[in-house]
Amino acid sequence: MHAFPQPTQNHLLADLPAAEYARLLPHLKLVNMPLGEVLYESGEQLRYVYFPTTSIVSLLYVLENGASAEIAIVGNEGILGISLFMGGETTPSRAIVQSAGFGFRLRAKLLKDEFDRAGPVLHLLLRYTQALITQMTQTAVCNRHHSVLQQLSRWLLHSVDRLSGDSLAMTQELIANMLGVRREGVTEAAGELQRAGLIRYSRGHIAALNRPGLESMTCECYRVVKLEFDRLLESIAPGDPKQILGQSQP
Amino acid sequence: MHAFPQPTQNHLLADLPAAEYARLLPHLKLVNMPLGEVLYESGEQLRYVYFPTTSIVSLLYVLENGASAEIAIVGNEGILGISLFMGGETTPSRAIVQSAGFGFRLRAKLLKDEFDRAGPVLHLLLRYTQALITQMTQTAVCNRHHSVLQQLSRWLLHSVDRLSGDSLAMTQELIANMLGVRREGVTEAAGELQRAGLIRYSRGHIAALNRPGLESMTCECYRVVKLEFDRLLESIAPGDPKQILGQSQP
DNA sequence: GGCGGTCTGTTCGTTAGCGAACAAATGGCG
DNA sequence: CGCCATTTGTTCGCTAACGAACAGACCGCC
Repeated sequence: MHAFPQPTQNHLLADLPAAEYARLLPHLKLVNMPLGEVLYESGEQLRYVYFPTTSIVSLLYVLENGASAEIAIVGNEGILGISLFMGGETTPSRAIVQSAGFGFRLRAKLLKDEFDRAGPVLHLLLRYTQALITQMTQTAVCNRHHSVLQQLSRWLLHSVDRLSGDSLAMTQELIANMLGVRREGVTEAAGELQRAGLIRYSRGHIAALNRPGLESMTCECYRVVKLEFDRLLESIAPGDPKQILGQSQP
Repeated sequence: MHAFPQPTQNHLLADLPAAEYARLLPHLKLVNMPLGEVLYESGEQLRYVYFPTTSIVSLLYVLENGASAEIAIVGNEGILGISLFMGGETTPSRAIVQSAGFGFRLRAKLLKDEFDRAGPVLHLLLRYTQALITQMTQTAVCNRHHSVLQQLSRWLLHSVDRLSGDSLAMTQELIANMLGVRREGVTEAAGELQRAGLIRYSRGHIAALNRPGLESMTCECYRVVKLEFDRLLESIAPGDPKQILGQSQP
């Protein structure tokens, strides 16, 4: 079903100009990313950056009492380790593999050097970072104002957008950890979505059956984030056919 | 009580190397920032960036139904308009003056040019942006897990940190808008803080009487954000006595 | 000095989500 | 094939926050 993993399955890498891609390619190492693997721990120095291709990674803040809250989702549209080029070297959050798959990693120093050339790589990474910021802020908004059902729908859509298929392997317990809600709350919401025929799941496997239907259940937050990714990273919007919005206006 | 406003009251400007500061100084225009003024509207092209000195500005997301949620607070430690140099030109949020005061503004193009020199200004702005990201993500966490009382305490501390004094002019109604909660919830929480002797307020004026006490009421979120600002922007930590790490020590 | 509008305080019923406890189903593995 | 750990379903009381409605307090202004 899946072709052998290629770096260009990651949309940021695919969007690099040829020269930059050629420079980085020899140093990109294919890595397997099993479910639950922790790529970065809060406060830890980054040694590598990661470009997921068929995996999804969550940025998670873990509270002192052990509870957690997801801050953002990173998949084949993005990169893990932005604090490297932002200058902070680390962040107070954890990066944990949410859906097993492959990715490519690159030594931190190499990315930093490329960034410091202040060329197209810098601008691409900063545009991605701004899109990520929108995802984060919309998470804050959603946490404040929307129901578990809406948040679950949003989360599912964002997740499947960042994969090739329409299904992913996650227990309700894990989803609850991501959203920072109770497992029972997820069970209830997921049951409702299933009864409505929008999803199907069993023992750790969830499939989105009806995306438009899911979109109608979710809040504006999903749309805002999706539009912002599309706008900022046009050709590399996850799951979207390439639409060129370039220099010319209608 | 207040000296005539100086650009160096803004900690980012104060932290610029002499050459860069000298280049920008002639173009910095002192502006009055009255309560409620909207600096940027969601989706709007930025014409200026702003460096607050004695004002505080909130980044607010306004929902389709009119409700709102604060995403971050920017004061004398920061800059408004990061999407300019991040490359997106705009964001889906609104910037609104939360506490009246002064600031300096700069034409967007000039900042962009300075940023594109890829020198110290770029690195300083990116470090600030990372600190801002932490503020945003911690807002998401706090919205998910903490009580109105804790959030109000956190909000007050962050606000007074970004001003010179210990008091600010805000009605409970406005604070409720910022936090995205009911006004009654703020009244109740504020009453509790006042009975505990930690704050004093009346008709739109709030004073923090006991910061350590407030810190003990709030959640880890306040501390995480403050530490991250200190770490990333050492000498320009808001509210801290200025410590010169540069040319000369006391 | 009193009037009116703004701001704060309080109440009451309602609701979403929590925490705990337990039951049922399912699938992998011996 | 059957057992058992994992996953999902359901229940019950509880609490924080909501929404609406209204009362009181305070300030500025005429």
